[in-house]
Amino acid sequence: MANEYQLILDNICRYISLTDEEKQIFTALLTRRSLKRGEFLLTEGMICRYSAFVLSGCLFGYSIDRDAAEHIVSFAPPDWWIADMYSLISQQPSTMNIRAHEASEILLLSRADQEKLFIAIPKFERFFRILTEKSLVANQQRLIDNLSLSAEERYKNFTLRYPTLVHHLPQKQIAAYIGVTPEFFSKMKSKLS
Amino acid sequence: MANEYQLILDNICRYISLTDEEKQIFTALLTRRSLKRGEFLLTEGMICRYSAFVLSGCLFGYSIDRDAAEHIVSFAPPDWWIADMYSLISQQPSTMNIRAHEASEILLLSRADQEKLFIAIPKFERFFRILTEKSLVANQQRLIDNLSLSAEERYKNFTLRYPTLVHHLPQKQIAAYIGVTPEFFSKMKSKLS
DNA sequence: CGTCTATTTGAATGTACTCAAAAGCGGTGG
DNA sequence: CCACCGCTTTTGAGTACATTCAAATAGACG
Repeated sequence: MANEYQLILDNICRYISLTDEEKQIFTALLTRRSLKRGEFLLTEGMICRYSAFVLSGCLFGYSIDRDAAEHIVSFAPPDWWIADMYSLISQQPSTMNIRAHEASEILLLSRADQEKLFIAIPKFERFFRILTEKSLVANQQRLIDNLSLSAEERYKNFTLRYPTLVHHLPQKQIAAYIGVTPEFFSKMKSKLS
Repeated sequence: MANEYQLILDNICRYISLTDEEKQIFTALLTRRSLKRGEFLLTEGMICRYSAFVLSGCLFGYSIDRDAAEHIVSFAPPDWWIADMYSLISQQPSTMNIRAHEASEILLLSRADQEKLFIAIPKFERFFRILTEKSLVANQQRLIDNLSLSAEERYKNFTLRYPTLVHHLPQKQIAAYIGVTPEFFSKMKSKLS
């Protein structure tokens, strides 16, 4: 098994076990792709046909509201999956954008191949069920945090959850994740020191 | 097949098809339970061992923050599933409460039986994957709405998404769902007419 | 090196919250 | 079936957290 698949296979084998043959069937479905800094994987209006797994770099998914403000739905550092789930499962035009924050290497699995995989190797259905359950839990917690915590506390949470990202991302994006304006974020940060 | 299972079987068969035998295996795992108005199905600190499917009445899941404010994570009218996903999948103490808003009839499926079902009839793994995917999408949209819409717009969204609930729920709970105080909600409503 | 974007800072504003008190309403028990 | 009690809703005044707009500064990339 080539090492370029090591990361994704380890990711999957945290929840299910695979034979070498199954690993081969799976990796044969993957397409590797490089993204330049700032390059889009998905733009609003496109139909999302792939789940992406990040090997290196960092992607993020965000939507733009009517006031042109960006709201970040998820960050995807290495070893994370990202997609616009709404568009992926409904095959309707996406309301999100997915973009590389820096030069990144990703593996793509098309929804069509994923569906085939579910039939061929039902364990993958299990894997993605578990993955989705975990996303849902994280998302619900984030929703509660947004409803009950102050911007300052949400920022502290963020630094705990994504310690690496804090130093690599522009402040603007952290602000867009925790749900404040860049101006307010700047003031908040200076007050904290 | 007894009609008391009609609703849940129809719910499931929207995404997978089942033979009569599979239906029987599944329904044999369900426990029926009645809840009185205001009764708790789950309280903070308990471990969530069941997914609940609502036959009649209405449940809701909510968490209480340090200022004793309630935040509603989900409503479950008839034909909906509800559980504390975090506690259910991690088997850690719950941070949520689940409660009946009015007298309700529910069917319970234990996590242990659910796991067995996934092995015995892999189609159920598919069903719950799809269900979880849909919850995730709804949750992400709600998060974005909370970040980008005013309280007034979130309320309008709510009335469109849950037209029935609007008239059956106390305002306090709608306020706790859209993320405003009951006082502000009241002022907002009077301003809208 | 120059340009473009991100960050900082300040002043004015607004949306939503807190606290308090009165009014309304519904469920429960007598 | 009515009356009471407790909870929900309303209303008002004062406040706070976060936004908007504007302008200056700093930083990053080509």
